[in-house]
Amino acid sequence: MQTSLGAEDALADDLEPAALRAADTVVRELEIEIASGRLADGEHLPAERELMSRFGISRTVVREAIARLASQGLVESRPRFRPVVRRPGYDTALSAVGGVVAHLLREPGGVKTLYDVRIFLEAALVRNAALHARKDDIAALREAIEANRLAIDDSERFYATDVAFHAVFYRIPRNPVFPAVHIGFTEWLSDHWRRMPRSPERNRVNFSMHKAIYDAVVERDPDAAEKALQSHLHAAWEYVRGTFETA
Amino acid sequence: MQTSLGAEDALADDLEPAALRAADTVVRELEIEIASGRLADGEHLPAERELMSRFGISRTVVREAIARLASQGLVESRPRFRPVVRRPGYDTALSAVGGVVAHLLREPGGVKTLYDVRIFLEAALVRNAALHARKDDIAALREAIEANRLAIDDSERFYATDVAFHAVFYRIPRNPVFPAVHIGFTEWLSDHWRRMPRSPERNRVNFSMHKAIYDAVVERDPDAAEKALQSHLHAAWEYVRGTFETA
DNA sequence: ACGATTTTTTTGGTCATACCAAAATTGAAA
DNA sequence: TTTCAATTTTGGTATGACCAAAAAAATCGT
Repeated sequence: MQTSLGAEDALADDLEPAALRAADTVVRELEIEIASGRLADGEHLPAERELMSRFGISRTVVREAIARLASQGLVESRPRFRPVVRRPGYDTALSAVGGVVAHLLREPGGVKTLYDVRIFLEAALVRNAALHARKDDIAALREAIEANRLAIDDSERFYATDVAFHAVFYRIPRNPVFPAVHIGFTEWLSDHWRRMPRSPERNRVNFSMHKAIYDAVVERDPDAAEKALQSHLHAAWEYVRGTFETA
Repeated sequence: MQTSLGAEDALADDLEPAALRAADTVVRELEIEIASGRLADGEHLPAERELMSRFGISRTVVREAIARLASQGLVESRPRFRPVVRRPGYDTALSAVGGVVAHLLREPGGVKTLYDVRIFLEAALVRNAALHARKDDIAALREAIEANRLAIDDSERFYATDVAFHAVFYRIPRNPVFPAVHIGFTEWLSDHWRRMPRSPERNRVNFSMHKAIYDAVVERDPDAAEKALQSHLHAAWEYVRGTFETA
């Protein structure tokens, strides 16, 4: 039932069928300038008062436009500073969902849901590694696991090398999406990880599991690698669950 | 009142890295009300003028807060309408990245990068299906592929049933993240898909590949299923690439 | 001259007020 | 009860102003 509008068109410009805010124009324009590189990465956005004169709009609209660009990760806007232009990467895409994910994790079963996705993905990644890892990939794995071994007595450092070891698998497909996803996983789940009590004994267990995964990859055995990865992550989950789980 | 802060403000903030906008308070408050359900899903947000009196802030700040909630998917804000509260799901999380992804896809190799991720994930999904699909999962697959077969002569309907067939695999792990990801893939890549010329002959080829995947799953052969899926998606890629690719 | 310090200008953050047009609501008419 | 026009809300935008912090310019001490 479309309203029988009609008359009353003395006003000028409303040719678009869709409703649009004035800020849309500015956003699109600036998007283009950023994508084309006329506004280079790292450079900062023109002053609000300049933009309002350039586009012939009020500061209200300028600020809304900037806010939208910020929400899309195209500019980085710290409170009192000039917004900085940021050409988006797959990592910024992930950080854009950070807020929503934080909410989802608070819901019952949210953490487990996300963790299951991690297990699923990482299982596929280690399988992929066992099948397609190149010599330099294997070398990176060896370095990572060696660093992990050397950090067994330093739980803080062990955590870092642990993350780094897993990160190698995300890099092997050489697709920028995977490392970004890994960053997301570690950020979103870091709260749960950090609350887990750590100890050299525990580290030793985890290291041996890493070693098992590594060995399987070296031997080009995808099934063994996948199995090792799954039992590793499942065991870790049971450990944290038994440690401090409440709900 | 903005006013210069009195001396009694000593208890205030900024021992932390600090820098907070006035909108932050409102955002956090409303986030809580939405998460707790006091602002139910589907309901619409209080009027801006009411929020400004409730929080004692200007409309400027209220609008910015709402804009932020909208960018996080917690409210849905169409141009001239009252913002509608939306309890976030894994699908809203994905739609939040839509904007950034759109930019990334425009960059050279962007589509291929995302498509490779899809192949990788979906290969793992069909493998998972072959290993763990339950009877009802198999039934769902059979229905989906049958619908696909019946639509061979109707390219429009074939596309829909094609998507639906693939969607089944994303549901089998029974983890809400995967269906959301699938929606993301189909949305982001739909442009490329729609430009691909379709024909009953082409549909027949695709159907046979679907059938091959289905058969492998039924026979509980993960390797065959994965192989079939990969060759299916790779073939599809080559087809679109050979059809209209330029850069 | 030059780096450090103080002063000035710029700029983002917020507030207040006002107006318009479209949406939502109300109420009268059929 | 339904329909549709009149009225009230409400979101979108514009102005103009002020503050405090950042950035830039000017000044100073050695």
